Amino acid sequence: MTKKERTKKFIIEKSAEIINKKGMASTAISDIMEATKLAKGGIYGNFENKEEICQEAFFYLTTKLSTDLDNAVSKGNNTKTKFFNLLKAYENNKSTPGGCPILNFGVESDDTDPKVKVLVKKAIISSQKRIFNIISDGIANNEIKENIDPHNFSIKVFAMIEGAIFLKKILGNNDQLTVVMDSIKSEFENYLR
Amino acid sequence: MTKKERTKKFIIEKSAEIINKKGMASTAISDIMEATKLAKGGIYGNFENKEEICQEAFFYLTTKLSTDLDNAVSKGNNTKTKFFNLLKAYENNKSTPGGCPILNFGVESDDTDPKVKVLVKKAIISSQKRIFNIISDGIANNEIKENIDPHNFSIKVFAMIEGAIFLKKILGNNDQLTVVMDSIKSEFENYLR
DNA sequence: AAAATAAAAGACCGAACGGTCTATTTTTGT
DNA sequence: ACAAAAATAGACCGTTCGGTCTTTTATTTT
Repeated sequence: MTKKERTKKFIIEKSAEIINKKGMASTAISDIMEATKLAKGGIYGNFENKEEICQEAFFYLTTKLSTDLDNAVSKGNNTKTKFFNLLKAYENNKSTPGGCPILNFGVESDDTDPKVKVLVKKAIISSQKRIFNIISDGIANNEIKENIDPHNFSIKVFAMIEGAIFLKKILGNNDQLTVVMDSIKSEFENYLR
Repeated sequence: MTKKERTKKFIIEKSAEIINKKGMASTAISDIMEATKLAKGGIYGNFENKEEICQEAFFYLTTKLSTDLDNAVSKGNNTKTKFFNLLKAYENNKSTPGGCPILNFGVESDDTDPKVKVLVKKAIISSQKRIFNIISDGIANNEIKENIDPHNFSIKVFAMIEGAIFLKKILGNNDQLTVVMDSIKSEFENYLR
């Protein structure tokens, strides 16, 4: 890894958390300078503009989150533990301080930043596919009853998770998040064979 | 209503939609000047600062939305139609262009604006209470089975609705929103007596 | 209609913004 | 160790930001 690559990565790591918390518009280059202890030249020598930093920050956050979630899933040795591990990973969320980047960047980009919006869209589809795959594998393995619709289930569960993360964010505690997660678990168990 | 009151209301009506779409930080006073065709003096003669405009815009949006939802509920003459009317009203959402203000202001205010965050928190509680009341009235009326937990149900349904509104926002169509809403309806019907 | 009052216009302000560019420092290859 | 190259510092630029203040215009009261 060249010096440039290392510095770029360092800047993104520092920026990503700030942007995920404050938002793209409210994060100033001066914030990033402060966090990285770099001057303007150091930033703009590595990135074309703020837009590029925001996009790479989002990519970094979602990649990190995806890796975490995939790891959690892969630690399960059957459908139930895979699915429950996934929920647990969402609940803990240690990979992306400031909350779910899909939600944060999604809400902000919606009417202001078409490029980021496309990235968010892809991240949503990919997140839903992760749930979908667990369920359809479970059906194939005869661990899950066939009366479940994996497509609809993955949409529904993803909506619940995002909603619950939002509630945790604003209400400042895990109470309602736990209620939602328990409810997902409970419904899932109805489909266990 | 005095001139001042009328102008204030006019400014808020125009601002609210812009802020709900673009966000508080990204909405400039110049945007509001353009939308209202007023000069700076006209804006700052009616509001102390931009912060006040944002707060009143949020209040205006949530009040409008609440009124719409309450009206929809009150048009139902039993628990099922009340609840389904509420879902339908969320689905249509003609009162707040730019999406759900709770979600939009909530995500933005979380790490940047404690005052607005408090307003969002109250709006969430109030929205959940609306669902809670329909269900507990339904139990009292013997329309709903007692094995439902109205508290947990209202949390879960609210999370699903917010998640679904977010999906509609980003994906640009109603497909997944419909999936989620249908799923809520289907679960509700299990509790019907 | 005139006088008093209220409201809006718009020039103006300092601060902060994103971004550029040259001088300087640091790193790299020999 | 030294020369070449790469990377960073930070002064600087034009623009836009939120907000103020005096002048002008509307409105209301008498």
